[in-house]
Amino acid sequence: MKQETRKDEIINTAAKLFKEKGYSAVTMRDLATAMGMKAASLYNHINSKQDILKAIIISIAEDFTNGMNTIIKSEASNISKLKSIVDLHVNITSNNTNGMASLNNDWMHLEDQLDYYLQLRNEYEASFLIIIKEGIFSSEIKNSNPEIIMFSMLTTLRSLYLWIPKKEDLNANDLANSLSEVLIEGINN
Amino acid sequence: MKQETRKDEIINTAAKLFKEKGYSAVTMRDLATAMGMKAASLYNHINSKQDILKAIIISIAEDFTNGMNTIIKSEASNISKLKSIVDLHVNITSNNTNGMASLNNDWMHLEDQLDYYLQLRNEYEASFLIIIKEGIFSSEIKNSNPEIIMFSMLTTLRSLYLWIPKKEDLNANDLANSLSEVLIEGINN
DNA sequence: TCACTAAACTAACAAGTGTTAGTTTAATGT
DNA sequence: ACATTAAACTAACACTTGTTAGTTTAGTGA
Repeated sequence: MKQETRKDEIINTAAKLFKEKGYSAVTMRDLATAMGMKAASLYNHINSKQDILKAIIISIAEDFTNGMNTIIKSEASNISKLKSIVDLHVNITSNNTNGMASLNNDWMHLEDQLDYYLQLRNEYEASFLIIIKEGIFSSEIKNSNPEIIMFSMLTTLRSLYLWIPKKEDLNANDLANSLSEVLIEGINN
Repeated sequence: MKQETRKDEIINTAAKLFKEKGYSAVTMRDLATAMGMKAASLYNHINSKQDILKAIIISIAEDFTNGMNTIIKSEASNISKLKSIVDLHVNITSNNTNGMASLNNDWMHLEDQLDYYLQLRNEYEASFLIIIKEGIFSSEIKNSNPEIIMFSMLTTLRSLYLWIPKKEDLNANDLANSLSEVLIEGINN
């Protein structure tokens, strides 16, 4: 863990405010007040409001891409790859719930980096879908509509940022296990 | 179906824009341009930007409350109540995907009606949880963490607005059935 | 024909927006 | 003691925001 710089503090504070009200509704003066300084002072540390959003979203998106690449290259079964995806989401989200909110809700306000973000997201979903389809082909997974399966899993995983902060008693591993169970085995007795 | 008034057109157009960029990022001038008029002219039909948001969100929230009240009063099994909840979400979302986006993403920008909205939401989630807990008690549902089950189902259902517009080939009934299957039976073979 | 009305318009407002320029302050290393 | 630097400040900018006031236009019913 490197020492948190003033810039990091600003980005983390911004992520928290963006989570509460969204990127567009948070002003540089709001952010400055939360940091205990004046708006103009922020610019000693960051280049623009847009740069803050970029810093928050792109690094997380790249974490997902790297994680998915490792999973898809592994030799595990497709079901266990899905469990690894659940772990990946739980871990990344646990480490940065506020940033995950921006990634989910404010990606469309990216400017220069919007195309890059969308490319990462499309590739991620394509990999996810491949794993599901191969799992169906090998009879590990029920022969349902693969896109419905992905949609159902992915939306749950993408919403973890809303839920993890409410459950501080539950550690990341326990949550990932329970969630895998529900998502994969269903709830019917 | 009543004739769509000019006010309705404005609200529907606003919902579409809010879905794309969020409430805060859409200006009255954006909305006016999309309507083919000047911003000031909007005020012949609506009272304020905030009133548009209120009109979009509150009516949908009340639809959910009414639907849930009907379900919870019924004599059906708990599993079939859950299926009815899936139907409820699929139906409401199919009829108003744009509005659902605002309900999901912009509820925090409600002003006067924020407390009322939160009350409706809390009651809805409480009812949902009761059904799951009774289902566990009667052994219809696996003895997993009821909140994880609700979280998983509800986040999937809340995200339907993103997904339904991409799948116009799939009708509401088929989607509801497939989704119930995946959510309730799981995906493991 | 005339009054009424729905629905658009132009012009303007006060407040708030992100950002820049230039300055001050306090701590650090030589 | 002095130069340097990080990090705050004040003041201001050009522009955008939601909204209001008053006016014009075109269609409707008496």
